Amino acid sequence: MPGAAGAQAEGTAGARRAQYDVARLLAVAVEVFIERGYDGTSMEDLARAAGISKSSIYHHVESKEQLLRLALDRALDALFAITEEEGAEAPRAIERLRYVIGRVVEVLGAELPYVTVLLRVRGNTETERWALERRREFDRFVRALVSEAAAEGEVREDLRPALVERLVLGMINSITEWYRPGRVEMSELKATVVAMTMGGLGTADGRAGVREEQ
Amino acid sequence: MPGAAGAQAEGTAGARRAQYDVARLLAVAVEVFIERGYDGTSMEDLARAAGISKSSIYHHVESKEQLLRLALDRALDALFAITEEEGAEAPRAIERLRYVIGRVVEVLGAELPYVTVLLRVRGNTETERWALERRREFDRFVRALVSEAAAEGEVREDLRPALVERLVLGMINSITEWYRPGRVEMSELKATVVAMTMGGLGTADGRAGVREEQ
DNA sequence: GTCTATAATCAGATAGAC
DNA sequence: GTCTATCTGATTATAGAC
Repeated sequence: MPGAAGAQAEGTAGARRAQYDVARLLAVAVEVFIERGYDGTSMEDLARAAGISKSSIYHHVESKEQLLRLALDRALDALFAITEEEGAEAPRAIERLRYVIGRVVEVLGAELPYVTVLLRVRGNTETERWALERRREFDRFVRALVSEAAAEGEVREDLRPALVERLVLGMINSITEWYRPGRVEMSELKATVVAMTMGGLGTADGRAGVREEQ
Repeated sequence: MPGAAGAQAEGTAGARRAQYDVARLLAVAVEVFIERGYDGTSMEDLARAAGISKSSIYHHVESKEQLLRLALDRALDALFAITEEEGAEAPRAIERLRYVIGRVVEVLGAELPYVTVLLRVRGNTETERWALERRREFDRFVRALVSEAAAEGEVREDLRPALVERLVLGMINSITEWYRPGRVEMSELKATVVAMTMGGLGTADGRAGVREEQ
């Protein structure tokens, strides 16, 4: 690449390529992390995907790990924001749970690449362990909702709340494995997840705490 | 071939260290792959975990990738075996689906480390892409069951079979993220997954195609 | 079946010019 | 803001002795 890539003469109204800032670089990096795995991604891979040199990346971020940290932050902030929303304050726990389940699906779709990276973190580094701990905190928030709903008699009593929480979030999280915006409507996906988690896939309906919304 | 890994460590009463064969080495390797990720695992890591030197590993296997291939083979063989079992031949599709869902949970528990490695494969190498393709074949088998059950009127008609298949398998697969034998009874886990996927977590029951087993 | 030593390559990161 | 060139250390794999 003899110089051509870096030839950003600006000021003109021509089709000049946008230069990188951290956010743009992060967006590219996250796609590569997803495709090749974080450990399987070399700085050379990132440079190639971004169309700049390795050392240019170091102009924007301190390390590969910082890119990971930025991605995890964004995903976790989006998830925790749900806990502050109005719908998470409904009077009945089963309604709060239904709301949160639907919103987690939506956030997952809206922040797909960042959440995908979050869900693949295994705890190799300090950064990853910190992200895992914040994730567990969110899991506990959902588990509390299930427990409260159970205490209010809205959950089959042969189902342990901790298991229900893990399986429901597991179902939702698995969406990152295949969902691509446009191929499935988010509204249908959300409705299906809510229907399956709240009412199962059986043909009968009219279950306690279940309104057919959307 | 369950338990084949523990074939050593008997015979003489002496405290001699069991030497390695491929199966034992694979069992160790798979644990490290899970802990650190396949790409994040160096041959040095494997050697340390196995308590032998790097070059001794090369005595047993040709490469790190071969260890991965052996792990993936074992997991996939266990899953496909389900499709040949009697229960997968029940007259009604909803019953076959219920049987397969329960069995996949059980196989996942019985072959936990190998299935865990399988589910984390991303397609970086030819070996991984081959494993992904076999996995998709199994997914299609489950999807066909859902479609048949829908055709027999046993699935809520507002739920698309392809989405149901993905979400159900996603829920089951997520179990590898937290399940450890002994901490939760497999029978309870299986019953919970079957109950949630077939009937949801609502308090009402008596849904079509649902018997309360276990 | 295991070891030490080492080859060959590739990784993350830095220096300094333009 | 980007580049080329390079450092340093880690990684996969091999050679050959015991």
